[in-house]
Amino acid sequence: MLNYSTSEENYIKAIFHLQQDDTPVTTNEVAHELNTKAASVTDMLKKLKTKKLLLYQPYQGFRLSNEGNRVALGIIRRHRLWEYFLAEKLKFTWDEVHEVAEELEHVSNKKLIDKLDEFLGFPRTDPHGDPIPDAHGKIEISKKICLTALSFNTPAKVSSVSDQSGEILELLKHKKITLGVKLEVKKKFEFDGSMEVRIGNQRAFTISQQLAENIFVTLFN
Amino acid sequence: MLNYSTSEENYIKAIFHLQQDDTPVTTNEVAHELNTKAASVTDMLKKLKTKKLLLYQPYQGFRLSNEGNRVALGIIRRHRLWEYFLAEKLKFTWDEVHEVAEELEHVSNKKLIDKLDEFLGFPRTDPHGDPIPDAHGKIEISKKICLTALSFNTPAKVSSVSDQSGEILELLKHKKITLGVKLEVKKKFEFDGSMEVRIGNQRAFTISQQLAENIFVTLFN
DNA sequence: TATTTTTTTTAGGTTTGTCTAAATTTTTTT
DNA sequence: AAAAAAATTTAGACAAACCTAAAAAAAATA
Repeated sequence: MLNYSTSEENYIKAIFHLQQDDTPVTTNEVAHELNTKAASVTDMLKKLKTKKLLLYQPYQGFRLSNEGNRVALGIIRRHRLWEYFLAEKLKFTWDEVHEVAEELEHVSNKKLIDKLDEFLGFPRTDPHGDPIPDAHGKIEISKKICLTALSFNTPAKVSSVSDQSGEILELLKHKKITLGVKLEVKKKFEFDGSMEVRIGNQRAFTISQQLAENIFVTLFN
Repeated sequence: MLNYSTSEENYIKAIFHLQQDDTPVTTNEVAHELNTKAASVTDMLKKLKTKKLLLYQPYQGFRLSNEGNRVALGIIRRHRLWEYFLAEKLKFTWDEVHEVAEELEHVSNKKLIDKLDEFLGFPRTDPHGDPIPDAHGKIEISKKICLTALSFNTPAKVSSVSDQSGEILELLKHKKITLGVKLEVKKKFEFDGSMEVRIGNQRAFTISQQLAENIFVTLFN
């Protein structure tokens, strides 16, 4: 169980997230994600390759090795457990937890994380609805789709919300859209991309395209 | 409220601790404390001086400026709050908390620490009995003296224990010496430095010089 | 297919924090 | 007080992680 620098961990995590949609990861994508330059990314790619965390040939794209994925899941586990702790125990709001967890996630003492997990009651998802890997790196993969891609009249459960900006929280609160809520899309308007959605059996209401793009749902089986 | 690197923070903290006994701090002491070389210490001293955290003239010793002390107390606050959290909430043992807190202390988000403080119920001391500075950097200074320096038949309260090694815990547990316990010294033996101490009104028992050197007490007023 | 554009990599430089070895200053000993 | 010893600082290097500018490769376009 080797230790990796904060910088290495940030690259591993970014590559992990970018490769989720199965399209090959590019140098520029990583640079953009980490607010750094392409040349810096190339340097790190070489380093991660020599550490056998990355499968990489110059100019030919790259992806994490099995070991790289294992390391990434460890980082994500730490991140999401801290997010849960911050929201649940310290009463941080939904939108504040990510930034603080970005720092805490790099403290990589295994016993700390396993005891934290236990203290929190082995939570399954973080405050954004994303699943938390267990101590062995196992993670529940639920096929999340964006609300904009949900078919009409198909009930689905709100499973996560991207929290790029803090303001989204206020709006979701107002619309009473929370994690786990069952909803379906009734209508879409080409003109502005807005849509009418209905929560449970309540009256349908309108949400903007911008909002819909930030809400993710999972289908019921 | 500037931010300092992990390395800078470690130097500030080490200097703070070394200057407590009012003897001037030396380059070699810091090097030894941080397991580094004297030349590296000199480099950092210059840097801390330009940042106005340190009063320093080459070859003439040094000490933290007011601002340096303020920063040090912030680091110590974080360290001790995390120690309390680890012991109290995550059920780490006394001797395990220091090492983990060494890592957590460098996460310097003020809101995180103040909310953690609140969550923990504003504890006054860490698991070793050392006082925790409050959000304004105020710290209760209790004149701790080593058990070896305590006069005969003078009741005093066990206020802290240095935890260099983990094994001390087992022995303290066996002898039922815990923080806050009231004890007095009845006899000392020149031959091996051992002493007889009595807890409350129980029967006196013997402790070795090594153990006594690691136990600190405060006098009652 | 040849040319242009975009992406990626290389080359060389910077900063932070470390090191060793040598030089300097201070302290101790004779 | 001079010599020896110890402590401290300087000089010069190195690794990690970043950068800019230029070169090379791949992709897009004419």
